[in-house]
Amino acid sequence: MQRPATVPSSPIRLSLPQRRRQLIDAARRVFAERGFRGATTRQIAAAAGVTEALIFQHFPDKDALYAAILDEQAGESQAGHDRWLADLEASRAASDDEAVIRRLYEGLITEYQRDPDLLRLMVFSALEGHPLSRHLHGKATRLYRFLEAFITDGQRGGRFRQESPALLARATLALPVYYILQRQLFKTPWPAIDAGEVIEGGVRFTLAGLKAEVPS
Amino acid sequence: MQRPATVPSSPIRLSLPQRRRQLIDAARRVFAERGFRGATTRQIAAAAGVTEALIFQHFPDKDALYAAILDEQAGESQAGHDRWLADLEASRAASDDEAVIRRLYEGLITEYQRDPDLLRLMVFSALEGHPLSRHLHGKATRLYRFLEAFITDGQRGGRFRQESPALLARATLALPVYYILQRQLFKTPWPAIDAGEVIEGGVRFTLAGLKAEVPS
DNA sequence: CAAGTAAGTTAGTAAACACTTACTTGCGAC
DNA sequence: GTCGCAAGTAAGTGTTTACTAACTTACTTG
Repeated sequence: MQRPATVPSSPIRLSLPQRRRQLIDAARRVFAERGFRGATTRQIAAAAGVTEALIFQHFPDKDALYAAILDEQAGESQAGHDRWLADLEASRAASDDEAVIRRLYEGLITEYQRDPDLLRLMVFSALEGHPLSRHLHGKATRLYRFLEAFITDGQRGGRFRQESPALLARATLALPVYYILQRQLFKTPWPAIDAGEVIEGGVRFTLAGLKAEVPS
Repeated sequence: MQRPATVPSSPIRLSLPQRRRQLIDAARRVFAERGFRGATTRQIAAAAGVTEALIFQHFPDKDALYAAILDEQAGESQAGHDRWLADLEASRAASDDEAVIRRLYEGLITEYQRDPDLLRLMVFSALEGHPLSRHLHGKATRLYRFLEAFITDGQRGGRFRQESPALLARATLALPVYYILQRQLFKTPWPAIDAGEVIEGGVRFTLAGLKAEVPS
């Protein structure tokens, strides 16, 4: 006796908020992998283990699903970002230059390493002109303001070289951003240099680049 | 008396190589703007001012059109890249550290500023997993090999700090790459810092980061 | 100037796309 | 238990996609 050909295996039923959360998570992965245009509602449904129609019972259209991801991102990460900036501000108030740079690097690198989809989501968003990149833009602006104040401070105290603070701020941010991009976007497999090493060596490099030459 | 409703205005006829070149140019712009998946053959045809069908008389399919762009890119830019690396090698042979870094920065920034589509093409390629990014990868590998040799040199000569050459090479490349990305991808409109300034200030910053502290 | 051919177009095709309608099924309240 | 409803699906809709087949027009060569 054979088992019946069709084992309908009744679908898993979730409560509205549970399913919504699951759909957002699945969509986030697929959007990160293929971009907004490249991701199809069929793929998202498959990733969530449901049929396409269910997506449209939770979200009016594909744009709304993307917007929901954006909202979660904005709300959820804002708190962490604020705490991070406060932390940096504290190290600056204590005039601990090395701590400022180290926490800056640690914060950036660990955030993007904890959430591997984040960078792809951001870069796709920038390329496709979707508003998620505006969110990144807002965070970057606040970070720049902090860094320029930090550098101007150091210059007034005679610890940092006289050079455009805008430039030095960029130079300071460049290394961790470049490391993340290379690691997660371009996936260059080679000279395997791990995050801790980049942070330690990067801090030394950056401080040397910022420091004023001691008068002899 | 009205003019006839249909003014067929016979289509412009080009020779095969001319049309092929024009199609590649149009496709390059559209692929850079929307990515491979995002660009439609209709848009490319419109950008070239022809009908879709003509595209498929020159290229068997959309992938072949993309591959043609890749080939042109590889062949065309390889010569310039070789000359650039030879130039860097000459400055290194002359033990002119500052010239090495300056030419490195000038070369990178001017290449991507002369061809604004290049970066978007590369980044889309990396995100979508198309082989154009492998080409970038090859160029980057050669550049890294040069930079690590350059840095090891400086370390043996006592001019550069004792630190992992792989790390210092990354730190050196980070600033110009970051500048280009910020400028062309994320389009941050603000502190308008022009290329010349980044090169000048960046060279000073990077040299300071590389230099060994003079023993007192 | 006719004939052959290269360059382009028109008008399709099937598949994939975002999204809809109408139906089925499981679960909690009484 | 059964009734009401929320959760889910099956089977579509029209549109857009990459790509094709068959036709038309202009240039060239004898």
